[in-house]
Amino acid sequence: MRETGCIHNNRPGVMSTQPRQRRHRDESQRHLVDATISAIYKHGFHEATAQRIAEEAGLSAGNIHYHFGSKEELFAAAMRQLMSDISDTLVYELGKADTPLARAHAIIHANLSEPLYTHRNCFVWLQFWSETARSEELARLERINAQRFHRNLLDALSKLLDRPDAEKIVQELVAMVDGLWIRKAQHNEAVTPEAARAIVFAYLERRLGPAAGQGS
Amino acid sequence: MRETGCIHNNRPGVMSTQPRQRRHRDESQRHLVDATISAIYKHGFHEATAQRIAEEAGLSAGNIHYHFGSKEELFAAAMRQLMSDISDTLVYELGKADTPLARAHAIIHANLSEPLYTHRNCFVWLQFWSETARSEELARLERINAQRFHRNLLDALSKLLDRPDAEKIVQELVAMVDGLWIRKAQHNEAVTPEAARAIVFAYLERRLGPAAGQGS
Amino acid sequence: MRETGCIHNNRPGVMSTQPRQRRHRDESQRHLVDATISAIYKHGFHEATAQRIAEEAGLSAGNIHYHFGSKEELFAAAMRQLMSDISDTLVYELGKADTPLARAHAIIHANLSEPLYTHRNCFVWLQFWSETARSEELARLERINAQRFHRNLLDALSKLLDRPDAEKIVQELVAMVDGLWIRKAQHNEAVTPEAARAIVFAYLERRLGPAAGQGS
Amino acid sequence: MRETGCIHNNRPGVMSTQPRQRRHRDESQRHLVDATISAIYKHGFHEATAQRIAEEAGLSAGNIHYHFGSKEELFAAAMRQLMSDISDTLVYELGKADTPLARAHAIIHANLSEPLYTHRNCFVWLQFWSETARSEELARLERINAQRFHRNLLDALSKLLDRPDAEKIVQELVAMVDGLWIRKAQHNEAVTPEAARAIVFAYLERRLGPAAGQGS
DNA sequence: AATGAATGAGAATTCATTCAT
DNA sequence: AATGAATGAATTCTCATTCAT
Repeated sequence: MRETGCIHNNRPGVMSTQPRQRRHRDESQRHLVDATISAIYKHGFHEATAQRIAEEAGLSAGNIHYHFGSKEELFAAAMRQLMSDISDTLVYELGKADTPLARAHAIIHANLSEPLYTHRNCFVWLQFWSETARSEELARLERINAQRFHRNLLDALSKLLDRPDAEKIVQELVAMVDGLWIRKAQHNEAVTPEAARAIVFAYLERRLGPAAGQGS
Repeated sequence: MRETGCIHNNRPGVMSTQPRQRRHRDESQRHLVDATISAIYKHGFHEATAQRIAEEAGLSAGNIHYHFGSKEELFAAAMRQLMSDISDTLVYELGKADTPLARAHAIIHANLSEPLYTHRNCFVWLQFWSETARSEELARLERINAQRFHRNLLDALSKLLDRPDAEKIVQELVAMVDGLWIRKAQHNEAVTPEAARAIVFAYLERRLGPAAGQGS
Repeated sequence: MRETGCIHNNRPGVMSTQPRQRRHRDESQRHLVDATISAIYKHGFHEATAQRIAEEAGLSAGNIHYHFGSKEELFAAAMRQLMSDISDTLVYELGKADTPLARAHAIIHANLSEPLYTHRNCFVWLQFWSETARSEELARLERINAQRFHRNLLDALSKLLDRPDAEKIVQELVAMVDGLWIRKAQHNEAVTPEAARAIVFAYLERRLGPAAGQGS
Repeated sequence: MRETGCIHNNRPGVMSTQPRQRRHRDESQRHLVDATISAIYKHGFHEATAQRIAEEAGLSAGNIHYHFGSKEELFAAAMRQLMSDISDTLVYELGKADTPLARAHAIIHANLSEPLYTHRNCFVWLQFWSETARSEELARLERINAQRFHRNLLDALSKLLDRPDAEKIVQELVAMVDGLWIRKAQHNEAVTPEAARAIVFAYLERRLGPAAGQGS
């Protein structure tokens, strides 16, 4: 069926001497992915048409299919980009944390501070959330992301509490953070990153207080 | 332009003496609204086409415009329907509660029990959430619903705590409930109504514990 | 996926009192089928775009998908139409023939006289021939048509000759008729119906001569 | 406009002293022509896209325009290639024939034996047949080929019969051979080269028998 | 009140072609 | 000589909407 020119972006690890065209290709692909996120933010998922995305990227619509094979693939690439951003931020924040509690704090902090906890990011993520019903690939990515968040928190908290308690707290925290992302997506001005963090941290302290107190 | 057909459903208070056609009309409209929710649940918001909705309702596509003027209006009617369901359930649950704490419990219980806390309901609601960006009317309805939830909880809790504390707890609760709705929408089997309520009630007790304990 | 309005033309046998809309539908469908054949004749198979076909039919392009679900289905319907024309002509000609030889003559005559043996018909048929490679459905129809032609001729000739001889003659006749259709499709003026029939009849007489002579 | 690259393949008579690049060029062109035929055989005329042809040739799509100026020109080159194959085979077979009858046999034999009478060849040729409607150049080539076949046969047979008879027989033979090519293209397994030749030779003998007998 | 044939704007996608490298 | 990124026109198809019946 489809046999377009370039589809896979099999970029090698380091290639300083890569030819000019290769650089062009990677740049265009990155532009398209960024433009996709912008277009979703500006217009919502379904108004983010190929035309608009391409325009936003300063390219013509044909490139979407040249580089990604289909619009669907481009959306998946955009979601992966967001996940990669989340991951980078998380790794950075975790790098500064050296105790289990600090790690739990870091994870929550990363998810409720800029650059992740912005209207743009929460809004676009909500759009993807609602599209996981249609796209198995998007659903798969969402699951990966959710599991990573869950596992990271659990790793940290299970050093402070016994497993069932930790599990329970994690569920509460995840629910709160998800809820705060939705709220940000919907009513940006209603909740600042500081307020969001204050809510969750206050909760966490109260929640850990007695339990953690016993642990110390 | 032309303004044939019925568009506003100005149903009169008294229903018994309405003519035959009026009954037909109301019935078709209800069918269409129900069919809209079903179609969104089956196919997602954007795959819920006029054709499919009409088919689900056992009518033809033309009726949507005859009865609602536009697909957009029908979606708004469907969202109002969901809100009305929520309201009915809430009123019923609140009717059984006679203390502030019981009222807070009732509100949360209503939002995290059947018939509201079902996959269908949470899923459809998530779809609407993501569409508020496109439609000012849907956004308005969402705001009304959010405010009602917030106000109800605040009314109850402000009888138990001072205002700033109550405000804070309400925000935490709202975030948790929203997060649990999303989770239900996304991974139905991952959270039962009982588990969801357990999470929030445990949190609420712990949160109120010292404060409420002092109050009692 | 697809769930367009009307797709099957389940017209009942006789329905004199059919509603106006039903008549409209059938008429539009017939127009579209005719327009398809015209467009193929005018522009060739692949230049017969939905746009052009609809224009030829005096309708808008959306109707193709409303009535037939896809362009591919419309093409199949057009091929069935051609086959039905062939069948009608054949039945009519066979109705006048009462001996096996007359039946054989009738079959060939039908295939090499107007209205079947026209530039338009041969040309369009050649277009379909070359498309059977792409479309399993068109291939199926072509097979049905080829088999019908083969069987009819064989039925007639096997009354005059023993089976192997009849089989052989039929193959020769089929090859000649197909070849004459191609020639007509390609160089209309190079061969008149009369000339085509003369070629095949002369061949048939010479071929049957001795064998049939023995039979008489 | 611009007229870069090589478009005409004005290959000189002497080849031995051509520079390296010239050899590269000729090789690429031959690859492309072969790839075109392969692609048509694999996918049909209209699915034989520039992309696919280039891929089949182990080159990139740009080369088609560099070497041939347009896809249309490449198709014409491919058709010329097929005609050249036919011509080569015919010349070879005619070289072994020394009587008029032998020459007639040789012509038919060449057209109904490998390597010409293969599924691939007949199929691709049918594809070109159906495209002559669109392309004046392809039509011109087809005419040349048809006339050559006709003339060759007529030259041979007019030595055995008077002109009108010869003319008639040639038309019958051409029709049969064309018909047998179509049959091969459509239902490869339905007719072997031997069977095809048997049909036409049996016909020719019977046809020439009395006439040739009278003539001798 | 309801139907369903028809429309037309806009969606994704395909593909020959161009051209800088 | 060859590449492959980019283009833009054309194509099929979708769908809310209109409107005669």
